[in-house]
Order: sequence, then C-alpha cells, then structure tokens
Amino acid sequence: MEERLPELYLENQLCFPLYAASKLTTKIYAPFLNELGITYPQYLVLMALWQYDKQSVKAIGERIYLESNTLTPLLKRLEKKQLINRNRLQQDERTVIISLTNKGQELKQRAKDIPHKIADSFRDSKITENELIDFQKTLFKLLSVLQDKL
Amino acid sequence: MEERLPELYLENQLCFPLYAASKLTTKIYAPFLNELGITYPQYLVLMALWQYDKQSVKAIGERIYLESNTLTPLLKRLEKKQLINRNRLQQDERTVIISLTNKGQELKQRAKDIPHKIADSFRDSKITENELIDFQKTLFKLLSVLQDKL
DNA sequence: TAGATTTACATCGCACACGATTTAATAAGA
DNA sequence: TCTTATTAAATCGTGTGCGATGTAAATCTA
Repeated sequence: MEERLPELYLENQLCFPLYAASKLTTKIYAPFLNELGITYPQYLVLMALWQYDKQSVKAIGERIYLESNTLTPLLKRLEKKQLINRNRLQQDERTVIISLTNKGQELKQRAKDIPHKIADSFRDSKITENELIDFQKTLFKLLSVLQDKL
Repeated sequence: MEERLPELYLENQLCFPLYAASKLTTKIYAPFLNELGITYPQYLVLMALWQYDKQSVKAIGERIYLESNTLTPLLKRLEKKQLINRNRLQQDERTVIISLTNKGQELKQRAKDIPHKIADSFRDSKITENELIDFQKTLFKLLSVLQDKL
C-alpha cells in the first residue's frame, strides 16, 4: 500500500532548503550579534533605522516584512535596551515614530564590519562570487513573486 | 557625523532576502496545511516520516536541522493529533523512535498534491524553470557550506 | 456633521527556535 | 568493575512569528 511520492521528498522541495538556509544563516550571525547584545530580527530593525532614521512602525514593517503584532514587543525590548525611542506623531496620534538614541546610533559603528566578516567566511568555499550574485537576483525576484501571491 | 555604510543596507545583504523569502514561502503553504490541520514545521517532520518511517528524534532532527528542544514539544503535538507514535527503543532506552499511525500514513495522500499546487502558482511568474533549478542548486551548496561553518 | 469605515498600533494565544541545563542510559577507560 | 565521559531526550527561559481581535484616532460619506 505504500506509495513512492518523490514530490514529497525534502530534497525536491524549494521551501525546505530555503527554511534551513535561513535558519543556519541566522546562526552564523548569532555570535557577532551577541557581542552587540541584540538578536537577528532586532538587527534587521536597526539596519532599517541606520539606513533611514525616524520611521513609523508600519514603515519598518514594510521593509522587513513584519507587522505590529511582532514589532511592538520587539521594539519595546529595543527601547528597554535604550537603543531606540518610541513617540506618537502629533499630526496623527495613531502613528508611532521610532528613532535611534545616541546609543543606537553608536551601535552602527560596531556593527559595520559584520557583513564583511560574514562574507570573508565564504571566501574559500565552493560558491563563487558570480554564483552568489545570480542567487541574490533570483532571491529578490522570488520575493516579489511571493509578495504578489499574498 | 552620519556615515553612509552601504554594507549595512538591507538590500545588500544575503541573509535578509533569505529570511524574508523563507517566511513568505511558509505563508504560501499555510492555507494548504491548515486544511490538514498541521503547521509548516510539522509538515517537515511528517515529510521525513513519509519518506522513511520509524526514525529516532535525533535522525529527524538531522534531516530538518532541529534539535530535541524544538522537536520534543512539536512531536508531542503530533502525537496528540494521533498522527505519530513515540516509543523508547528496547536496545537503547535513551532513544525515542517516532512512527506514523494509520492516520499519519493516510495524511500523505491528502498532502501529495500540495507541491504541485505551489509549483503551479509560479507557472506564469517572472521566474523560469531553469532559473529555479540553478537557484535550488546554489541553495543546497549554501546549505552545506553553512553546515561546515557551524 | 453624525455615523460608518479605515487605519495604526497593541494585545492575546499558540507554536516554533534555540542556548543552556538536566536527567537517564550507555559506552569507555584505568 | 568502578568511575568517568558521552549520548539522547527532555526541560526551561527568552524571543520571535503570526492569525485573530481590540482600541483609538483619522477619514470618508450620505
């Protein structure tokens, strides 16, 4: 009665290696981020703020694909660490504007070498620079297709 | 005093689109898996069991990159849904063997069309079949490199 | 302009992830 | 053999993710 269904093999899916690679990548970052006292999703929020300071929760969410149900508690943790401030906008009291504290601004300097360090660790691997560039290109295409489907 | 650090832009990272694509992919699966009453990580565990029944928790973890701290509670939930059984191995009482119940086996039939349905939804997108094949190839290379680093 | 609708954020509950530690069983070594 | 080390799961605490719902402010509409 058992039936071979190769379409259900882990290796033949796209979703599974994507899921696994994402998790492993986060683990690669962990020791560097630990030194800064932040988590990976917190790092994403801070990158959004380092690039464009003073944004609404909604704007941050659109950049990193998260909504207030995840962001609100995460932002409160960043506030408790004194890396950001949360302020209601006067013109529209519904909107909460997130801005970096001095401490949050300073963290940018300590974080700036992380991408290089990560990239270096791939230097002598089986993956070429060009391959990674193509890969990233498809990844962004995939992202936009996925977004359209949702 | 503000400094432009393009290496800290979200678009220039590899980790971020990987993280985002993984999450969006999981969302694409959600409605299909909802019909089966399971979550995405539970689906991964079941795929491992549909492919090779009767495995230890450790073996499942190696396939899907999870450890007992995540798997134990997840497996208890699958047990409560009567999709799997958990039994200690006589030869080695430390090992817990996970096996499918009849209900768990039957679910395979109901799940078998999910990959096709997902693939179909990409049919007329900007991404070609060949591009996806290359993409998956790099993804697996990336996975093995990441694994070596950890 | 009063009432309906939309919007931004917050809250709640549940299910992961994962580092760190614990417990019990087995294997290894002097 | 007795002790020590290793191994497989389980447990614990913290931090996401996310669907569903709540709340208050702003906007729209008849």
